[in-house]
Amino acid sequence: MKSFDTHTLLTAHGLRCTRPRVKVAELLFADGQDRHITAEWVADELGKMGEAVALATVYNTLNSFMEAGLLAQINGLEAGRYVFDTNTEPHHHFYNETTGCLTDMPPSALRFYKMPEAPAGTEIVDWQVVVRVR
Amino acid sequence: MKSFDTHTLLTAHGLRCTRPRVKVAELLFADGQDRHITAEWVADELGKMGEAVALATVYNTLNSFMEAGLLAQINGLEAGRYVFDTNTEPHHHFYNETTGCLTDMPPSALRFYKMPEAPAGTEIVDWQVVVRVR
DNA sequence: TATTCATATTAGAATAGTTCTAAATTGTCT
DNA sequence: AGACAATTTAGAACTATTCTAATATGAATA
Repeated sequence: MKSFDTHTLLTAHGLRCTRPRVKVAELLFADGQDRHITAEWVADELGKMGEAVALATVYNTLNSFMEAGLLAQINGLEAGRYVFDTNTEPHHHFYNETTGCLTDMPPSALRFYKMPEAPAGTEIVDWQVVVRVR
Repeated sequence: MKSFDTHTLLTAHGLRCTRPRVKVAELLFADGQDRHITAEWVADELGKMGEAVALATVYNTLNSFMEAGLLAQINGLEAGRYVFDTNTEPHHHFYNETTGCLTDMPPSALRFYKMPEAPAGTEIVDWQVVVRVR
């Protein structure tokens, strides 16, 4: 039944069910846990599982998932790295510069007194806080 | 007198006064204006001024300036790009994803109700908000 | 079920921004 | 001026990501 669930998840988000997408979706969403992931990690995991998918395809897949709203991108880490979050609810992170470890911030840790207003002619598409610790 | 000012600025921050550093400091700090800059932009400007400095040196210089506290790094933009800010006071930015334009957020635009607390064993070294607009 | 065709996959090349290397140069301290 | 550590430099190397273009594959249709 697992593959059925993945199938409906993908089609419900307007994504064709290809083998790579199904495998990536199973890896990321099957257990319902929140994850911070990179393309490299996904490719490695699938490789270990004997379900190798080309790295370029993993990138395509993660970008498709993001556009479809299945993943969120985490900005503000090291330049040159894309990290995705399976938790697409707005929330914030601590980033340990020494260990590279990324953890969710408890929702209560940060609350805004006043929301920022976008400059004229633009609208806010995303914002998130990365608090860098050491 | 300008070069004297730059000289004292550099030495006051523990930096040896080399030609590249003096030129970069003049470009960035002479007029007291706030700037968002990249290594490429600095190298181009110096080139136009007939004071060419190797790109690798510009990177070295900007990183030295940052460690010395003369510049701040802006995180949270496109992965793969380092942007520095001559305004080292804590403040936040709007980032226009379409135009690439980066603007300071008026201080009043965003206020925190509660500051986040670092995870045990770590201390906060930096945090900033990048609000992405379109 | 066979056909069709837009969409997706893939390997490998290309790209972009940044850092590294190692040799030559240059500040600064005596 | 002499000495030496720090800095500069050109170009190579590196890394993460995207592109290319040929091949394969879902899924809609007949």
